[in-house]
Amino acid sequence: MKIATFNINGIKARLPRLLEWLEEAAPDVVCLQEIKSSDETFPRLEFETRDWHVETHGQKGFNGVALLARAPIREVLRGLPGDPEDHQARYIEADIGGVRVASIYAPNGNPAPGPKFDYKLAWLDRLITHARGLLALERPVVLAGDYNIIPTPQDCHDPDSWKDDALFRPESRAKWRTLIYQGWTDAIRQCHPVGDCFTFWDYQRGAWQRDDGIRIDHLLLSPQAADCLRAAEVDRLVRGREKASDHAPVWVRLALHDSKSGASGGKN
DNA sequence: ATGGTCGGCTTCCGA
Repeated sequence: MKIATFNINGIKARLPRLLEWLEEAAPDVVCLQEIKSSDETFPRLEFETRDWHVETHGQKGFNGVALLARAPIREVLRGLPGDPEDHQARYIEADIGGVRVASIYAPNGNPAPGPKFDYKLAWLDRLITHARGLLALERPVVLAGDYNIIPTPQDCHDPDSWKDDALFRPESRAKWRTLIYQGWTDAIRQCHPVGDCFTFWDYQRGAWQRDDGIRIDHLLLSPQAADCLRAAEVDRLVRGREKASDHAPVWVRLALHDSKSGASGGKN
């Protein structure tokens, strides 16, 4: 099973590029972030007519996440638990072919310090709490998305320039480490212990041309999913195309070995 | 020191 995450930065502007990448990359599951669309205006027919199952958790103009899958999508959870007052659409989770999959769009948090940074840290605390419960299921789980965290200096071209940024602040990286110490496997680093593996290049200042990137899109695997990990890659060439998102797709391939890996369904 | 680029929505905000 090939599971991908892709911050598309607007479904309306990215639809042709997304459809093109779906054809060539042939993932089984796609976690989308920043659809910047409500559920009502998301072009779900464009996907359903191409044999994708679609579930969205949208918001007009900003944020918004979605799941695309070849197999049926069941037991959908919309919104990150833990704060009934938080109405930002940043989390959707579901059962797909025996795997619990989440599409995550963590807050950016700039400027730091400030209320946006406080919201980011509180949101990550809620993610940490929810993730602990998912580990307790002892099932294959994949938490995929834009975490807006640069985990280590190795994960950016110029650490000095990110020193005071919410994506690289010690508080943000500490939240990341809390997740890792819970028992999640960072799939890209598992398969690529050294090297850049950037997933985002700013539109400004010729960041792509200078390869001034950062690694902020991650797939975290539960132990039961990590046991099945066969490959993890960044489709970085997608970033260099016309009308590209500022993020590249990232994916893992899992060799699921039990009967629950089939698409035949049923509750898990 | 500053400006630079996108997307969505509306004359600006978020990234």
